[in-house]
Amino acid sequence: MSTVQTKTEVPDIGKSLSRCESCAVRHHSICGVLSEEELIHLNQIARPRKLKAGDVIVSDEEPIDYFANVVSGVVKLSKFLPDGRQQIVGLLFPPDFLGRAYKNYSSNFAEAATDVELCCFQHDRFEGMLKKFPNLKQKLFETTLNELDAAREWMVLLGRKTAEEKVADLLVMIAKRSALVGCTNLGGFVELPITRADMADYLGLTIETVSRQFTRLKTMKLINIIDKRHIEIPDLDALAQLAGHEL
Amino acid sequence: MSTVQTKTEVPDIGKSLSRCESCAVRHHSICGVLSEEELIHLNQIARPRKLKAGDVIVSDEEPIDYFANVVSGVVKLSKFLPDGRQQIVGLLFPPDFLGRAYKNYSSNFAEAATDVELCCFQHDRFEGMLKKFPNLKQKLFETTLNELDAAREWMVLLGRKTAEEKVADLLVMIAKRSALVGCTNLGGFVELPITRADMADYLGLTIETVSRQFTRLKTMKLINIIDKRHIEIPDLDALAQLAGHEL
DNA sequence: CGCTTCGTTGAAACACGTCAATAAGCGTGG
DNA sequence: CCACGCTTATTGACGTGTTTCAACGAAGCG
Repeated sequence: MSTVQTKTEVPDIGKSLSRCESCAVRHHSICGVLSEEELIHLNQIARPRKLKAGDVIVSDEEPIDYFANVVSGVVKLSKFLPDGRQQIVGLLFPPDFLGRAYKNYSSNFAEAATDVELCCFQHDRFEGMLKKFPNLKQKLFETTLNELDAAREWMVLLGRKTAEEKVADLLVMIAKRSALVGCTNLGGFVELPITRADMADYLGLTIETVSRQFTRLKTMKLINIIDKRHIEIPDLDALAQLAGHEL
Repeated sequence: MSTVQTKTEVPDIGKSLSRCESCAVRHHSICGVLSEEELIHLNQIARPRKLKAGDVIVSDEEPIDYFANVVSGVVKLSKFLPDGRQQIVGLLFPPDFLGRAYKNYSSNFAEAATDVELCCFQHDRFEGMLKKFPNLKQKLFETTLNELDAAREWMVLLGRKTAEEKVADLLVMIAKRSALVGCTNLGGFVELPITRADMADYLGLTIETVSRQFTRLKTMKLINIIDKRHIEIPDLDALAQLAGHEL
């Protein structure tokens, strides 16, 4: 990403894959289904973008400029009530996809939870790609179905789980997602990419309750708190069971 | 639906549209995007099915036999925690679509909330249709995206709304969906297709709390309770505003 | 006419929220 | 370097919205 920052409109075709070849999520993102040939086309409309924690990506109820792959960092999708109450409805880790096809405005507020690297595709051009490459569209469809499953799983958490179960579940989720990215090995140290406030907004709790559950899990020896942004999970299965997962 | 109950494998092509032509949801379900010609093919794999309230349609974590359009009645999709706690993650009204493509087992428990009429499509054959008819697939994709939006909207309700707002929101939702089906006109009498227990499981509350909020909304003159299954909403906008909708 | 299901209502318990104080970390500027 | 302000997180005391437990009534059904 860092080597190619130019904004020349038509990159040299011969070198046009260089950006993707070095991409951290080349084989795991939606790009994974594309042949080298197809990837050249997508690469031509791809633009890297770096964001700092807190930067707004797309605002609520506003026209969508672009779709994007999350290359590094974490993006939060949230919704608001008129009086300001907030609910995070999705956390995007690499190599997740950001965007809502077939709609010209966004239904969520998207914000960088950490420093973030995106690989952006201009809206209309990307939808053109969807028309041209059926397997890309198919992949996006299946991705959407998985997101729907995940959202419904989260509904169970929000509606029926206790604060303790909620926090445990979130930590398990973060541990597993981090392990996928490769930052961490399972069962070891886990970096918490989001603040307590974000956790609260994701779990439908307050900051204070989240904090209390942290110390509670600590006294139960289910986690060790290294510092504000790092914990250790000695037994992931035990934590998962507490979170209400089967087995 | 009631006229054709035969199970002959290959219906007379010349008459094969008779079932769809009289279908209540022909133009509003996913079938709406199909030409008459395409519809003939789909019709050949369609089988009507009637269910009584409480009947199980597909069990959790079990192979999926079929997809279906909801023709009449209401279907509930729910999930369970190991100890039996339940969360309803979706209510399907006509002309909603039931099923999860590209996965051979169901992630939800589907049950008839009322007496239900379905129009069923055998699993493999329907996925074959998706391959053959791109516009059907496109329609299903967009349907899925809308479901995802709706699920995330519901996450806000589950995580951040009060019991009062939750019940108000549910009633507004039911009123609007019922109006679409045509059973009711907006602002008038509304039939409640589900029990208090189902409402509780949909809202992440207990039966008692739901009941208390009903009487609360009644004293606030926002609803009139006709009987257990019927209410009147004198001012839908007022109720919607209480539920936390903008404007 | 019992039996069961469904809904309402009350009293008490409790999980979580609210309010408030404190501490740690961090960048900025004198 | 320390002082200062700001943000983030923890902890305690207290308040409250929702759950729990229990009793009761109404409707449907064999």
